[in-house]
Amino acid sequence: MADKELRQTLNLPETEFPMRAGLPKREPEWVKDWLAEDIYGKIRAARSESPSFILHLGPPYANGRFHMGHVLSYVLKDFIVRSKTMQNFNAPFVPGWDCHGLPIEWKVESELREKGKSKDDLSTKELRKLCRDYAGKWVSAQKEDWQRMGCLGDWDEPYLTMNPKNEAGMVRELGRLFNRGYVYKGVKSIMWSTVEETALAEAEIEYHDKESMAIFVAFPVKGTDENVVIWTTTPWTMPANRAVAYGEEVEYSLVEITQAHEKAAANIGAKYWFATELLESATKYCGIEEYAVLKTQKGSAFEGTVLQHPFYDREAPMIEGFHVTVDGGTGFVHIAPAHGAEDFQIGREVGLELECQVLGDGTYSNTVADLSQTDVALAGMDIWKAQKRIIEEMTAQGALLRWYKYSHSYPHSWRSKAPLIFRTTPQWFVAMDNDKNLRADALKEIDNVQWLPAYGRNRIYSMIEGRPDWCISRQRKWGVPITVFVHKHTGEVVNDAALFEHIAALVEAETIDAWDNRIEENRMEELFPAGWLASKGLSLDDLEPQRDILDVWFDSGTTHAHVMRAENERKGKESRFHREDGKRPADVYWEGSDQHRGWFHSSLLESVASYGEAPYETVLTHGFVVDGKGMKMSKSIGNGVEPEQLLKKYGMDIVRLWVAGSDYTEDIRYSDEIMAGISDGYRRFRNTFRYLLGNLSDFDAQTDTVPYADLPELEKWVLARMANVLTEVKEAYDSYTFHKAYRALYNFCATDLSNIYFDIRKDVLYCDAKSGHRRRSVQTVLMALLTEITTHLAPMMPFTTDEVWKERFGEAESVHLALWNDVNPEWQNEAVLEQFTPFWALREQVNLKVEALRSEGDVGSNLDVAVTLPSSAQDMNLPLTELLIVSAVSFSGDVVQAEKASGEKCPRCWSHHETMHATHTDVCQRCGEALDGLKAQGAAA
RNA sequence: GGGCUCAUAGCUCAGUUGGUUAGAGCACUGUGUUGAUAACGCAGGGGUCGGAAGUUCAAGUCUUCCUGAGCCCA
Repeated sequence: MADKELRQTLNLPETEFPMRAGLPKREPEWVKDWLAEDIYGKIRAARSESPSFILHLGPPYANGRFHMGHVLSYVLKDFIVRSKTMQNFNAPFVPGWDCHGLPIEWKVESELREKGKSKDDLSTKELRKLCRDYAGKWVSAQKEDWQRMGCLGDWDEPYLTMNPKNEAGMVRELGRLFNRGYVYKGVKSIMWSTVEETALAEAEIEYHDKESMAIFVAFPVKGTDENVVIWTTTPWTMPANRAVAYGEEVEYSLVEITQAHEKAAANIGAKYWFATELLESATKYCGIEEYAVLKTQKGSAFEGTVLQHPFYDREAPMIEGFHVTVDGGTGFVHIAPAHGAEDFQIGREVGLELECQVLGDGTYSNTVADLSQTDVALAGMDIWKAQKRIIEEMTAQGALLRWYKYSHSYPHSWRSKAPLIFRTTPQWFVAMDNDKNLRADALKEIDNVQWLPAYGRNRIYSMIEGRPDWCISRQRKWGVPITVFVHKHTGEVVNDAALFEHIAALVEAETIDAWDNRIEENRMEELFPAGWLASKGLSLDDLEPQRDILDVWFDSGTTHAHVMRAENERKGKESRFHREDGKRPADVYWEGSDQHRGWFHSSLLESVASYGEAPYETVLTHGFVVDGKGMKMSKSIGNGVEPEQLLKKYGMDIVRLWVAGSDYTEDIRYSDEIMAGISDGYRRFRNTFRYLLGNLSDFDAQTDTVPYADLPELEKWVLARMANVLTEVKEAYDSYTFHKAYRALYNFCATDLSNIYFDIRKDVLYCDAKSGHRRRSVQTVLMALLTEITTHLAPMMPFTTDEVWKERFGEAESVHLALWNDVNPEWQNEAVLEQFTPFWALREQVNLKVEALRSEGDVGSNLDVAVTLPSSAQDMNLPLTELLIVSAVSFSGDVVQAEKASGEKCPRCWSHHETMHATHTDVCQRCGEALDGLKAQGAAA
């Protein structure tokens, strides 16, 4: 028989499964198919009776397309949802979006400005409509991005913080916090943007270098000829000066000027106080060239000293300042309680005037006095523009010793990039330390939560421990209103649970506009339940509705309370969830480690205040995507990547493998080099699948499966290995260490299968009779491998594994509806693993000998080799000829020897034989039998 | 400036409570095969564990300092 004909008699792999994946093109089609088939809905239906597992999502902000950070975060979440689902948990995933807040309002305003309009031209309702549409547009775009990533989720019923139902949930939570005694109205010096005209959250502040005007100012000491010198970088706060602080332990010196630079403002003979340590630097700045030290004293000696304001006719007491340092300046600190956090704190403690005379737009109010020497009216003037006038006034008054430009790190608005100021304003707060002891309760609750990695516990603990009261109010439009009334005369907050619920119901029906519309349209009485006002003895005219809105961290911090209904909800509690398949606390919250100060933090405070417990049982955190060198990705450096590029270049399954292979507890690196490695890894999996599919093309599991007891040793060995690997993989998934699962599966495919098992079994698969027992045994194992590897890889590689599944089981099937099998106890065979242990050492020695033979040019493949093994090798009781893939094995002596095989090479199976088949004389015995089998089959057909 | 965290072969990762010549896979080099072929087999080279000092009989593994990086805060 000619070689070509012989080749026809082999059982070569047959499959349509392409070697090249073509992921970028095909994945979008598969996404469409999954949506059309409603895979998510089918899973929900199938798991409706299963125990639930809730991963609750922290809502992304509905602005812009997804970036690499989103990809990392949502792929990881999908690993959990899918792996839990395949372990028969009911693990719904409800996508959500954070829709309110400044960034969107700002964007809408700037779009208005481009059209030549102003936000003042619009009613609250109209402005919000634009914001709502804007957010909605990005929700749609991001939903597409999300689906494209192959993530499982309830895309038809996501939660949006701007959904009326969720907005109502926030109002209800606000009501609970009010009624439980956590919320108070106070004043506070807080970071304020004069451009956006709002208080800013911590997260909304960025630090950049700013050039300020630094000044040295002399305050005359009342009743003496001495002066105390302060240094500040905010001349605009001088009109608000109410005191000067000294450091209790700091040593100060009084100096008399004996020589000064000709341009210096200081006069010969003038006397100034400076901190001793800063004497040299401060006098130099002020152009004081020589001086005499008259006396020194400790700061505490200034107690009771009264100073004269440098340009107003009022006094400024000297007080002790805990924050005074001698790092720079003069050692004396100018105190303007309306314009600084420490200033405010000190001012309140000693009873200074706290009133803020700077308006929200950054101009002085009309209560600010004029500058008398230079005759300038500050009222109505922009504070930044006024600085020069104030300096001129102080110069005229002889109080200014020096001014110069000074560059330093200064807070700016993250949106407008405008420099921020401290301003004392009325705000609403959640109290951390009042009689409700929120801080103590929250700290206690932290230890009832599992933090992964463990250091997350300390991280959030120290943040909760050190944070100030939570300022929940914002002076903006796009957000949930603080739906309370303040009594015009008593200043008391007027509300109760019934009133809150009444308003919440209105919001649920009409969105947050329900509040503002009624106020703006003079229908305020509708905000009250019938008879409510009368029952309290109040009239509408007594009440001032609040127009502030809630901090967006309050929105997302309450999602635990209104997104998913607890299945184990205690009776008697009001139903507050818009879904029926959730539970509370959630099993897992999982976001980037920045959320220790963000969402984990606000959710914890809100939940503890409202329900007395944390909203989550486990909090996982992941790192950030950085470049190949570990550096943050940034536009200016140009080291970033866009998800879109990756989808085009590699496809999502490869991006998902990149995530799977990385240890997310640290920052994870992205580079072309890394992706090249991942792509190779993907190909290894793909080829493994292709080999499995190809060699199973003629296998019918129903009829051809061989019982475990009848399998050869090698098959039992592979199954034992797989059982161990699968156990390891399940443990890895359960502990959220996905890269261990990935690695275990990958190494199994690369070493146990590709290097060993597949290589050895090619002979049987190709050359044995098609339905021979040995071949069916191998196929039985291949079938198990295909099933187990595919299902256990499915959470990581949903596209490719489904492609494999459909290739094997038909287009109507989906791996994502499958469950993970329990590890078959029959496969767990330690004895067979032990039986093979000595074989691996032997194999290595044989390979070395064969390799030496090969390098001499005598042989090519192992089948050209015959080996002599130590006699002891017989004890293994294994079919060594096939396991070593050689033509012959003999036993003698105690070392391994290899030589070119003698006998005739069978042209069908390429192994060498001394005797050939009796009738098919050109081929070996085994191949001849296979040919007979084919002939018989042909005759039967 | 402060808090938390990280730093092992070119890459991604392992390295229990400190204890023999620091591991894996990939990549690389050589080579074989051409019946998994833009695939597969075999063999080989390559780290002294970011740097320095210290504790110890012994340190990648403990301490301190330094350098670099990330997150958060000021």
